[in-house]
Amino acid sequence: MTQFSPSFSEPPSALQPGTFVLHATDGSARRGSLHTAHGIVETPIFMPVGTVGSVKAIAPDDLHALGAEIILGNTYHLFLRPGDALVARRGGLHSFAAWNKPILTDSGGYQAFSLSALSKFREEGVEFRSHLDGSKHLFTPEKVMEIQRNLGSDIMMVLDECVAHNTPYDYTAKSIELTTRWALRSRNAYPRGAGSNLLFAITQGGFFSDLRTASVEQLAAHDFDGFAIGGLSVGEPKPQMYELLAHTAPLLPFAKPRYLMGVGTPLDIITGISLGVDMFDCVLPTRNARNGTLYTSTGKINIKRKEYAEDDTPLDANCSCYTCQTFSRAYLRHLFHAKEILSFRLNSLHNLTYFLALVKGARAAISAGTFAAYAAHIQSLYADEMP
RNA sequence: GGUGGGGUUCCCGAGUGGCCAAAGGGAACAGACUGUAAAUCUGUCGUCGUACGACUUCGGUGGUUCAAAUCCACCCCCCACCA
Repeated sequence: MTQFSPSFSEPPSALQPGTFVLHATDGSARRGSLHTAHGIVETPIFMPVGTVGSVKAIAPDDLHALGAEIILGNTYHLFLRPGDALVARRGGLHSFAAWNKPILTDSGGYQAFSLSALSKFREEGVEFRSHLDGSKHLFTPEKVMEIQRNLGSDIMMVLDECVAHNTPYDYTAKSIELTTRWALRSRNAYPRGAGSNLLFAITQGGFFSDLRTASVEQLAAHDFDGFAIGGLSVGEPKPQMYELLAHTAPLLPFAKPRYLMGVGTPLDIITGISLGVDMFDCVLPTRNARNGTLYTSTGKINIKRKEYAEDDTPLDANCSCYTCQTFSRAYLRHLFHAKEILSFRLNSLHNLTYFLALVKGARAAISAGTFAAYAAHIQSLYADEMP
């Protein structure tokens, strides 16, 4: 563990938005604080995903109770419905959604990828058809900055091109150049000092380590508030993902927050933290909650299973969430099978609690210099997922 | 008592001579899910076998036929309407 000087590690309660304070390191793992206009994000952090301005099945009071520090919103989805201008007229997404803590907005680059049948990349931007009504739209890097500012995002992401895992070298090589040009256009459209919103660049490079390096080198030279690793966990084998992550994470600027986009499982998050990643987001805890997969201190379980039909024990005896403090596995299984809405809420509440406790534990371990032991423990719970 | 309709694999329900172990849906059982087009999707779902396959099944019994869930006879049960 490396302890930084007190004057550096104990800042005043509110520093300039964008300030990232590193408190400690333990191996490559880092313990930090990212200052934003809506509060401080303690890292490493997991960010629940609230694509359309809502963390599915979970209200802000629950999020506060869970200890969520920052959530995601999505540019593409909120632009199409209800529209960023409408949100702006309501004072921005914080006011509209009654969430007063930080919000990170994704740029829509991922939607262009996942809805690729409806989208087309060109130099100017990405043209796509709405999945809602088929209407045609053009997202330029500049347009995406404008939308995110209208939303009042604390952390804006640049528009990027995310490539699929089987994308050939030549295409990927051209793609990172485009992503870099777009990132610089984004920075130009929103120069530092123009507002309190932070701006993160997204590194790409597909599944070629030299292109990953090149992408980082192209972007790291520029003035962004943080750097993300994009385009991982898009269907590639896990060993390949870990290999690229291990290659890329150390290349990112040391003094800036590092964000691994869209990742991941508890094992992925612990692996990312051990490699020096500070921020994570993933739909897994909420989506899996709705589909019956729940994470516990002894591993993950599928609450649908018959073996829980008469199991009167709590979902996780070591969990302090409302769900675990109040209900039995038998009841949770019943709610799932009965397709009760409450099932979504209780399961989501629990899984988010688990993911947030996971990173909270990591923060404490890094500060205490015991991260390796912590990581080993988590890895033992998910040994079957180890590459 | 009369007339008409009907009884299909756990449930609903299609099937009216061979391409039928029998569509489809549900339930059940299992699995997947990674910057959320996900309250979604996939698999299994008569028995035995990994499989090729074998065997048992469509209210009951008997019959016609090379072949019957499907045709015929009788019987049992259900529903509707009329007396």
